[in-house]
Amino acid sequence: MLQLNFIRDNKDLVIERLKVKNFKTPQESIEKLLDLDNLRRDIQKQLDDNKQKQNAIAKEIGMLFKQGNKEEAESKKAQTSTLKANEKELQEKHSSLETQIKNLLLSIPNLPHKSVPNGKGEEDNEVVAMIGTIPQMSEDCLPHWDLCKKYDIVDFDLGNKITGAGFPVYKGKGAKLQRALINFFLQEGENDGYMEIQPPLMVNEASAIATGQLPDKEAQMYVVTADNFYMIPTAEVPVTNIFRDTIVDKKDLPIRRCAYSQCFRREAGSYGKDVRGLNRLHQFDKVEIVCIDSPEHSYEQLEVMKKHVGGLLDKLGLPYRILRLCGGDISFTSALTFDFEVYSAAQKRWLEVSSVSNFESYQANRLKVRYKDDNGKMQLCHTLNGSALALPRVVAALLENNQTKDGIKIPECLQKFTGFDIIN
RNA sequence: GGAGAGUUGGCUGAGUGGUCGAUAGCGGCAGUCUUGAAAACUGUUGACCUUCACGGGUCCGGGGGUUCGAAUCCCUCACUCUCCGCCA
Repeated sequence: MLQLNFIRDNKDLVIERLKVKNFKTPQESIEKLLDLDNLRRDIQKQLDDNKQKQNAIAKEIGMLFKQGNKEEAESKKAQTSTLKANEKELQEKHSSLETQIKNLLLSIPNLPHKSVPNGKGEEDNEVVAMIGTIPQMSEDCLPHWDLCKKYDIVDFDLGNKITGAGFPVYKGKGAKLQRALINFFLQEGENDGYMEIQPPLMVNEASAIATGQLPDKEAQMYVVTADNFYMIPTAEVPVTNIFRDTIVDKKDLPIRRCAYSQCFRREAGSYGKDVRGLNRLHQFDKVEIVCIDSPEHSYEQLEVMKKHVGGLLDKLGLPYRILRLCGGDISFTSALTFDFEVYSAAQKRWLEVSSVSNFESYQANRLKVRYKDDNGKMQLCHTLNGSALALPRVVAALLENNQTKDGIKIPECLQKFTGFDIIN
């Protein structure tokens, strides 16, 4: 969430930026927030004064008891009764205000970076780069779901039987291809300085709140009700939460982590051809990269991460484009996001395989990840993350783009992990 | 799942109702000494809210309660450890 101090000092700027994000009620929300905060501080002052008086009396009573002056001590006790009654009332007001302020703050999204274009939805995203050449396919080329069936490498019907839609079963070379991609991505991550993490696949409520999945996206997560755990929608959640409530040493920055995990998403409200085949799943595999750094370096790190993601796609030989997301399409918690989309030649469409974001201090404020700056002052870190990469759509594009009459060619960078160079 | 014991500042570890935000040691930082370093000695060393500042307030796993006063007593939840049971 945003920092209250910052909002207080930059009211007009905040309202202006929220408009770019298409936030419905910037003016009202911010003004209400500041009003509540003023009230809260006023009450806090009263509460502190009250407490101070009580503390003073308690101390006196303690002294009197020590001196053996019991009578006077007893008589002093009466003095606190009105103070206590008063305190209770103030306390209630104060905590009610605090909850209101917190809820309001949680409902306000991150401010978009100044480079974020205006826009309503994905049609307004800005294409900043287009890399590779779009393959010319023959008329009889197959979409990946047909290829999966033809070579018996991903079985959607079997997944339906065992669990339900969106839980495919990978078989034989299909399973091996998955394993190869995971290993390739993790190896590339390590090569670029990301320490590998194997995180829990379920997290508690505190973790889900800290990275912003709660309360915003509760309906998108699978909930394990018996123990009040949440299946992770991305490794970002457990990996970023490693640093929750920590003060990191400035000389350890930047912190880089990568993790392979399976990801679980309910995708409530998704229908139609978007969900065909591997395009949208309830369970999928992904390697995630996470970076934590100081505010002055976070945008350099964003570039470093973009380069890493682009490098993966280069090596896989997939044509891709990079989008700068517009205010209307950027996620709730992000300040600046670049999406990577690969071209899937048989479907003739772009598929998102990575999203690289700088959250600035928005997540860090909830997480309380801080460092001491050169003046010894506590500062919030900036957090960043990106997919590197999400598997299913990469597989979809690889299958479609690399199909030949002899079979599906495996990119060279994967062959040492697959042990084969063609699926036939 | 059953029984018991714990959870204190960066770490170790005292404190079991009254100047306790908390003894002490380690670690960290600064200084003295030294050509420099180490050692030794001296000092310093938590976070958060509020205030221009002085100051005030909160925090001893989380939440609630008892009391004039709680790290200390009670309730509750979470976690850790030991033993038993079950089990990959």
